[in-house]
Amino acid sequence: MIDLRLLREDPDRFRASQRLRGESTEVVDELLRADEARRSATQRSEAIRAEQKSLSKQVPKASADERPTLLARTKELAAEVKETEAATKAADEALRQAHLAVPNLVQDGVPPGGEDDFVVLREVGDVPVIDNPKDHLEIGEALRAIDTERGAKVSGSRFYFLTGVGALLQLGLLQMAIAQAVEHGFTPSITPSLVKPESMEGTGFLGAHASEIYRLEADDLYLVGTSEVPLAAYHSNEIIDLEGGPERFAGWSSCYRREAGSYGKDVRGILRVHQFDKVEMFSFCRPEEAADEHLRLLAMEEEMLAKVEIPYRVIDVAGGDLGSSASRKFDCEAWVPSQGRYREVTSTSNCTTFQARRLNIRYRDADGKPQTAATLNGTLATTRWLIPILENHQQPDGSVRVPKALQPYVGGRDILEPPSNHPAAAQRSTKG
RNA sequence: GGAGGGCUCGCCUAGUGGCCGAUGGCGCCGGUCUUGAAAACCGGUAAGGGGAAACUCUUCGUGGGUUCGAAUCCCACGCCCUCCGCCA
Repeated sequence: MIDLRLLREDPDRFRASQRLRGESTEVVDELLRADEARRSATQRSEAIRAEQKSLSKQVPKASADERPTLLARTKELAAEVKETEAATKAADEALRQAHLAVPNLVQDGVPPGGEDDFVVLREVGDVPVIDNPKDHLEIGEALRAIDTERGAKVSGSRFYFLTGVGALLQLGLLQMAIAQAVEHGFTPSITPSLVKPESMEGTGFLGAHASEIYRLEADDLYLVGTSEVPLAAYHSNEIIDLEGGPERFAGWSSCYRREAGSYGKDVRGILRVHQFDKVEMFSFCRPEEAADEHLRLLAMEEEMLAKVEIPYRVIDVAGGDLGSSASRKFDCEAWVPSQGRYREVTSTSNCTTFQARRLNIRYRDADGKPQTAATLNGTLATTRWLIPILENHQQPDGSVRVPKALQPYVGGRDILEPPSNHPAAAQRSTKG
């Protein structure tokens, strides 16, 4: 939700922001009208309510002959109060709807345009020269690390098993992400994967992307698509202490996405799946600290990418491709040799006060006054990272080199190789 | 799944129809005292909306209802806790 005061002061800024997103300015004008309508409805009902209250107070003090006229008048007022309060309530609801329809104010400097109009901020690392690169699924199957066939058998398409070194690699990667987060003062967190409707709604995921979300009807709970949801809702309806600077979390969770409407897109392997694991950063800070915090989250992501030794580029996402909560978004895209292009592996958004206003997350400013906090999020590592790791570090013999920083997290291995014997055979032999 | 208890201001708590936007404690802020701090004492301290301001309205889990008037009475719902059952 945007700041209504700011809207009243400077509506043109919001219209300009809408144009930069390539969206209609009508929602802004609609909100202005709804705001005006609600204020006049409020004033009317307040005046009548004030009169009712003051007359009501006189009732017990009134003499026996004054009382009947007084009661007649207060009765009349009671009916009027009912009427005007209903009008106010309707105006409130209309305002709320109009308010929800306006996306966050885009930050200055965001490139205009749509999905393809991002600006590349930098390219880091050298793209490896690999003859006939195998793709991650071919490598993963040879290593007995990724099994999409059985994933489909057991759960359906876009599900997979990670087994053996595949499982170790993911656990090691996420473990390394947590270790880095802790080193930088983030609070490691394991978050609920199921949340109540208000948590999902408060974080803004029930709007345009509602169809992306799994819902458990019997319990009226939602499966989260990212731990951003429980982390953001963690402080909902609280006044938090930001005296000592931003409050930072690194949440580890499984993430669930229906991927409705993406059929036929990126079906192969584990690029686009219904369930994956992720370590997500989340910060609460003062609005004036948000832009710096955003760069800090980006730096965290780049530090991780450097550790896994993957070439990548950083893009400044264009206005038309920002989510409704984001004022600015930076993505890191990793080089994927089999596709000969960069693919998104991280995304960090500065939501300024937009998300916190909806979730009612505040802090006290220097004067002790409650103010709406800012929230930011960013990816530290996900299952998808296995793709560029496997592909960029593939060796001609089918093995995969493990980047040095990651080695301690995968049992000291410097190379991933297929198991020497079949797991089932190994099991038989150990059972004797 | 069954039974019971609870939900009031940052936290804890008092309050069973008008004197209640609401008691007290803790915490926090300011002051007195002190070289400084602590203690003690005094004062202040919920949030949100509207208004240029005076001021005013809303909020005692949520939504309805009764009443001139509801934290307080009635109905429904939500959430939390405890116990029993079941169980990874």
